[in-house]
Amino acid sequence: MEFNYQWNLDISDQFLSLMEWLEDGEPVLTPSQASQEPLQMGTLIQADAVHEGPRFEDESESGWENKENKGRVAFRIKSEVDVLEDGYKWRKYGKKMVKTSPYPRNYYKCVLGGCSVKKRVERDREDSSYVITTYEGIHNHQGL
DNA sequence: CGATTTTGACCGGCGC
DNA sequence: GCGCCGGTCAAAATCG
Repeated sequence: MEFNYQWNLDISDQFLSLMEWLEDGEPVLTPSQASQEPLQMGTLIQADAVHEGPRFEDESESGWENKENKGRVAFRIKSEVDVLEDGYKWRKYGKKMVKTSPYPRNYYKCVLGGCSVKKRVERDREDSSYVITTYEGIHNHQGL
């Protein structure tokens, strides 16, 4: 599995795409579709939504190599705000300082009963203008 | 006053 | 076994 798409959308659309991608196992938007369709703006976030994702997160030194699909996917996005609006409701359940980064990592869980999807949010350790959001698991429900 | 956040405690895996 | 490290729990504080 290779994912080297260049996304250039409004951020909320990226997340909506990601959600569907997680459920279907395949990206919903092809790169060509993504580049032309002026998808509707979702909520609040205005940022340069350019990144190279999604990729599978690897915890090794190299950091961002592709890996087997474990329902885990990470986005690295340039944004001033830490938590991006992705259409789901989350409850924060932890915060941790990580050895390798001067910035804290926050832990969230999907709030709907029975749904055990989690996400982590942290800042890029070498360029703090980027936010890394990692999703883990698959929603057992639709949409919001 | 219920829901959510905060924050240190707690726990499990791993390397020594 | 022990301590480090990352992840989670839960009680208290805070929010709406």
